[in-house]
Amino acid sequence: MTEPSAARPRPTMVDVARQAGVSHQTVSRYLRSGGAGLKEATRVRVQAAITELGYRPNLVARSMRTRRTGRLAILLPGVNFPSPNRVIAGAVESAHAEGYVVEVLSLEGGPAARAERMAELRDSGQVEGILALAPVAADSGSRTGGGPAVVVSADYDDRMRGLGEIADGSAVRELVEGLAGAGHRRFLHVSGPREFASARGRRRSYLRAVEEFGLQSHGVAEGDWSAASGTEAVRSLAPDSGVTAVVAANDVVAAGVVRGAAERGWRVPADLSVTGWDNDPVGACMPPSLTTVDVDLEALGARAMRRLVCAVRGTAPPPADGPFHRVLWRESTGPVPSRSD
Amino acid sequence: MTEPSAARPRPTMVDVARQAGVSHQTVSRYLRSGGAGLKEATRVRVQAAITELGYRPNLVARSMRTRRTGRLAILLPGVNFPSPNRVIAGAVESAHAEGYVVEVLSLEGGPAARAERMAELRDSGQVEGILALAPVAADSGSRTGGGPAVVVSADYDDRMRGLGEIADGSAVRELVEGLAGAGHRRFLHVSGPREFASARGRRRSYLRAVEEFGLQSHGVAEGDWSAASGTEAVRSLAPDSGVTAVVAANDVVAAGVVRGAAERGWRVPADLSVTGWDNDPVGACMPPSLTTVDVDLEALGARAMRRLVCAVRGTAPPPADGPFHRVLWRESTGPVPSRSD
DNA sequence: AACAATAAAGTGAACGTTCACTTTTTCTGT
DNA sequence: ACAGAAAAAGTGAACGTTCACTTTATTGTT
Repeated sequence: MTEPSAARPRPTMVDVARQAGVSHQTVSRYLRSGGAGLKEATRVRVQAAITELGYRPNLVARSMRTRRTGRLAILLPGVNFPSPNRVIAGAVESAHAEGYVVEVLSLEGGPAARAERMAELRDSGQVEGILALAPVAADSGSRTGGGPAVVVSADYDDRMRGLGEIADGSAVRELVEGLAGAGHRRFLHVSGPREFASARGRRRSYLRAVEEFGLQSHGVAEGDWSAASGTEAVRSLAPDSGVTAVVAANDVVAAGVVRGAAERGWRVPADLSVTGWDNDPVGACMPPSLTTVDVDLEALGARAMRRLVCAVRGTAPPPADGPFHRVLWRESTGPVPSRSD
Repeated sequence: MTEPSAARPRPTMVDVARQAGVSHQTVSRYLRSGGAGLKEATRVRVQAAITELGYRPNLVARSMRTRRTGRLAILLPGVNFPSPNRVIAGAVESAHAEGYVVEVLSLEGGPAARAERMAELRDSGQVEGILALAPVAADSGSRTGGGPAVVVSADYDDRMRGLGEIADGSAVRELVEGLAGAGHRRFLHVSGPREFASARGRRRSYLRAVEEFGLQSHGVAEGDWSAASGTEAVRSLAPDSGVTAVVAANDVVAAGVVRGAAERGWRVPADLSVTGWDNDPVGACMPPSLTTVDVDLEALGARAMRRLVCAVRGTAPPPADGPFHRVLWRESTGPVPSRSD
């Protein structure tokens, strides 16, 4: 028991050493290797002194000396963009599993400002690696001259590297193929905002698939990830458009499409097939349950983080894995309606 | 232009000082105050040296000396619990607005292990404040002897302090009141898992409201946040139960309830009214759109973080604000069906 | 029992910054 | 032109750890 003095400064390694009757370096050794190479008696004395004083090492001082912080950073775009929470969750968990702590920060301002902020972080000595989920011009793909490693994996940037899979829209091809197999010939795509690479990826895959399978596209309705944009797209469909299948940018938009169809008296899927994206839990059981694409965003984030950890440690990058996309056929899609008009 | 030597060490303040022909302290002053109190000529020389050498301060060394890191931590429960992403997003944004960087880490293991980990973090000197979204026994509510400030705000712990609002279920009372006003007399609640304080809060509010308004509860069906649990609750309802309104723990469960009702040939809301929680975007436009409670989780997170920042700075805590809950009446609720049985 | 070999512990410096002082320079008023 | 004050810049130590060496204690061998 030590007296609880008002603002007693935290004990340092030297205090512990004095208490234990050893040198500070012995304490350091004890902390570092857990007592290997120390005589049993010494080990006990040091441990006793540590518990007695309630000592805990100052990690900032350690970092200063070792230049290792055990800390990685995730760079996010500014507040205007919705953060890919599930990706972050997967990345954070993966980093923890490797013994790293993760720091989350967002990059505000224009390209120049963000580049500057990134450089500051990089040279601050505070992090060993950076996972950029925001678009930054990483002058150096991985590590440059001993600085921290950087892995860029922006969702909505054209210059994607590393983890473009977040924006991979190739599963749309599978959706279109399946619908074509069910007899559909004329399609509509309700897209997401152009500034999102994921939205662009899905749009591109849609257009390619339509062409590849020799189908017709009634066009692409510009959406904004909202249900309203899906509803509006159906509302503005000409009665004789001939569209029997709608590929929506995500489940929310798809739900809007279903609502728009109901407004016009079209049944889903009897009159119109609708697909979404994201495997939203509500979409999974609403009437009709939405055909969708399940994306394992946590796995994507975890893999990006594993890559970063490998880059930091200088080991070989992990082997490619996946796939992370899975098409789930449900009630909102069905065979093409028999021609009645 | 300096020659790009292979692994040239990062320049330090002393290097800059030498280059500018001043003392290191002058450089420090320049960096700290932006040049106030320096002669114009000196300022220019220092700035020139900095850009010439590409110098950037080592923040770890600075932290070591100043004991300030500009860094706050958010403590999350382990991977088994879904992270309250929106709360984190709000908290992170709020911290950034105050000039802090946020570090996210999860607390694994049993109570003892997490308490230990928390103590380590607290004494590591790496953070100035800790926002605990995981249950930890914070021996000291705020700051103790100059250590970092701590704000505990666990969602699923009984010993909630500070930010219990995340688990505030009082809006359920408003739901029940509204349904009672529409003539409903016999209710069912499909709850969330008991280990979540939010689930317990809603259950408690439900039971209280039923009693307060002199209504009948057919009981509480134990759910697990899943749609399946909602569907199952309806399936196992006796034909003569008399239940006309179901208060589900969240929108996913509510969607399951709607599905279960459809299975039994009950229309929503004509035969059964259903309420959810969370204002899920898909639930907002599925047929029928779900009556729900919108919770501004970002605002809750932001407020918790503001409290922490105030505690760190030793200023007065922000005034209470809110409310953060809003009932949204939509298509899934309606008047009680006229007795036909 | 004496010597070498090895294990255990100690010593002082260094990491890059800021703090607390001291010294030098510049300005002001008569 | 000079004393005094104020502004500008400099000096050395300190933050708490680990690194690179050196010294002391312990063990094994013949």
